[in-house]
Amino acid sequence: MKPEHIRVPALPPLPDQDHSDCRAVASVLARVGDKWSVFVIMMLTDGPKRFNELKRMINGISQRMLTLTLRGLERDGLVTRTVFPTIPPRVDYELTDLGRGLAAPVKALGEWAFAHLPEIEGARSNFDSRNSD
Amino acid sequence: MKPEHIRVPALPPLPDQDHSDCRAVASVLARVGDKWSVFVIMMLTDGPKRFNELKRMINGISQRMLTLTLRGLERDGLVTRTVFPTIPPRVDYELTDLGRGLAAPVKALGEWAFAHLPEIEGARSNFDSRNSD
DNA sequence: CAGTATCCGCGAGGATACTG
DNA sequence: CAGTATCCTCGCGGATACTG
Repeated sequence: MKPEHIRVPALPPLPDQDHSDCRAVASVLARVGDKWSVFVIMMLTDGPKRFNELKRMINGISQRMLTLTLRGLERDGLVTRTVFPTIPPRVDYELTDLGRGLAAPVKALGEWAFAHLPEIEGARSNFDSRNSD
Repeated sequence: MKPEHIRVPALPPLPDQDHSDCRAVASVLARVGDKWSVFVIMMLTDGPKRFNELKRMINGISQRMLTLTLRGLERDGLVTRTVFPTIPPRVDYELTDLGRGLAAPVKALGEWAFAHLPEIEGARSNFDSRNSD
């Protein structure tokens, strides 16, 4: 039996859906929309990185979560893991072609988000003040 | 004090991050990447829908989660909620311009996902069989 | 350095019952 | 019809300690 903390993050069970393309969307968003994957992907867009290098770049991530996130991305074929059998050990993580392909639409979404952040935050505080009674 | 189940889904606390645009990405992905938002947005791309209409279209969603999801989208200015004071009551939900704007990059991501689903699923089963010892 | 191994709290989200 | 009100479960994710 595989211990809990190394088991790759199972994608949440998706609802039975008529439109199977929506399931595909949700399946990818479930991976990419988790707490850390986007950060890792973005950090890897400019070349391969080592484990602790990523850990330092992504402020606040725990070892456990970085391992889990990387395993999940590796499982989906978005990231490769290469071990150099040196002492001390060295492990490089790098985006695959598939991963780089994914990074593009994710980046598009990110640019949309960045461009419309003022509107969204405005709507939020507006909504919150309207409902603060 | 506002009861728990109606309080709009608070976006998860994002890590302190150097690159503030990454926070923006993550902030939107946290909204759009939750379990149901994408389904709701997609269902609303072809015109306004009523509450139970959405509930029927989105197989498996609970009343509670539909309410919460819609409130979250409304809070972010992505969806409007219009109440018709009839008996029985009727409530329409519709994408705002902002929401339609978001739907575009989301759809792009979805199309990428759909196009590369075979590769991803292949990578998954490959990974799983390699690690099934 | 790059992980494993455990323990644990908290909150997302489901099930169910009730209401204007 | 369109929600509220509660209760409860499950698993994400943090903290900490240990290892090849």
